[in-house]
Amino acid sequence: MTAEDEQPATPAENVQSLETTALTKERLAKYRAVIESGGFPYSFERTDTAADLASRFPDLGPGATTGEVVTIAGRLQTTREMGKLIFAPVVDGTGALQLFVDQRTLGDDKFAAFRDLDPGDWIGATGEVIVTKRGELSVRISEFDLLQKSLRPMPDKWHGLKDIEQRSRRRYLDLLANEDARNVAITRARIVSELRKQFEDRGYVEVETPVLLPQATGAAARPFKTSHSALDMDMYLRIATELYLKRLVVGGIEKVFEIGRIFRNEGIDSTHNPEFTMLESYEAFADFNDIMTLVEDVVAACAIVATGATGITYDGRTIDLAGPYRRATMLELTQEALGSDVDFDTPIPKLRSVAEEHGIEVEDHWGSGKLVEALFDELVEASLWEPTYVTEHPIETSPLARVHRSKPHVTERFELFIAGDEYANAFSELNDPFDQRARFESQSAARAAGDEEAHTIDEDYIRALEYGLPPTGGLGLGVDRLVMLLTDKKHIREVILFPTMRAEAGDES
RNA sequence: GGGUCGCUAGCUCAAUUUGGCAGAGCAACGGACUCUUAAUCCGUAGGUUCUGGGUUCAAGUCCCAGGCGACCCA
Repeated sequence: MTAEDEQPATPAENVQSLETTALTKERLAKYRAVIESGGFPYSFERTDTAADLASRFPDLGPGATTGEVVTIAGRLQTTREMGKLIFAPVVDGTGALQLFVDQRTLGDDKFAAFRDLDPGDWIGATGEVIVTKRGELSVRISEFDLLQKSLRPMPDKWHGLKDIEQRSRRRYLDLLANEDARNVAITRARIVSELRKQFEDRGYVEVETPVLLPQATGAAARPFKTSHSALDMDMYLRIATELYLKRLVVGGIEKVFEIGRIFRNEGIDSTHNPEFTMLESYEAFADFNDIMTLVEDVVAACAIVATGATGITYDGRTIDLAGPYRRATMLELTQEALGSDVDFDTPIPKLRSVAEEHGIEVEDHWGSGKLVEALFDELVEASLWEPTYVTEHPIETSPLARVHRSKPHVTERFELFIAGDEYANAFSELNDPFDQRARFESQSAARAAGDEEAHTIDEDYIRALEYGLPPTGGLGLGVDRLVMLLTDKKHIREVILFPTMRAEAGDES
């Protein structure tokens, strides 16, 4: 870390607040006593986890003893004291296990020391595996060590931590207090692992393309801008991995994918975080029909990993994620919703007035394709509950997709909608360098006309196409959205461990 | 950007309707209890009611401005 970007250090302030708060003063005193008498251990050897013991001793009756001595470690929860006997649950990474702490076994001094522990302390303990009279698997301890003191009080043991902002800012407390938060984190990991497995099993090669770029290309979005000091140049964080992955197909990696962090400089709401995770894949010799089959298989596999079945519940309603999914063109869905026969040949003034009738704020530079898509967004999108492939997007709004083999105006593209939200976007990739240049140029014109999100021209990408991109089917899949769907979460913040947040008051500068 | 709601003890929340001593549970502290499971029981302590103005004998409560957050809409 260099001097100029050094964060302000405030350890003194922290200690001060611990010293002045009644709830933490005593913990701090106990902490200092340990430091003065030799400090905390650097490591600890346990023989078993909570889950180990639960599976090793599944069927013991009340009052059973085993003669088996084990050592476990974890975070102490709130204890239940019964005079010369204490019941003390300890939580480790696998679950909870009860310590049976009785004065006769532990001895007077150690028993008194145990009573000095606080909820949240990390401890290690050794003793015999027993079952209490009430049938709870426990360890009757003969030794224990304080591994690290917890200086701050734990969240409410029953209500947990509810405030969504605190849960996001202090995710460690959310994870400590709320089992659901842990489950979501674990399920997310399983889903990502399954995605990787699905693509690897199909022969796709996983790669990493640059995050830091001289130019952000491959999607319609405003990028984050930064700068490189040594090169003395502006740089941008990527808004897609698309054009780099297709360069790799040009280079002969016929099946390629990346699960990567994407950055878009836009607002934050229940489905948007400025940094999010997208899976993009490209397969030579495939078209958008092949990708539809791929997506159905992959989504269904993830559903099984996350929930055990392809029939899931989201927001109180059921969804069947087993393929094949319904397919319908953007135009027919829009016509159906409108109850009229507008199409891409409808004169622009007419389309514009239809759009305005539906409350859409039309911009001057919009052509018929953008107008139809805006009507679709407004009238259809939110109503698509069951998985639906919306196909044949207009050329105007799909600058990287190949023109439909048999229809003018539209591309070989689809988006997957589930529960009213978009989950995937895919197309037969545009591989004609001349057409690609023309598309970039019309994007450039839109940008000049005021569309800040229009694509910029990537000259080197066109050069790559000139060397030859085979017919290719490509996919972008929103990983956060998929995790939300499969964990029944309505807010993207619930599935991202550390979502983007405003600097906390008093934390900035 | 607009609208609605919220901000009270470490945590979860009352008290706001109708202005009148700022409360409970958990956590903490002291005590009782050798089979608890949100243990129970007795006792103690804990507050810049988001901030700043205003009205009033009196403001957590009413008014104005601001901050932060949640939800809905654009």
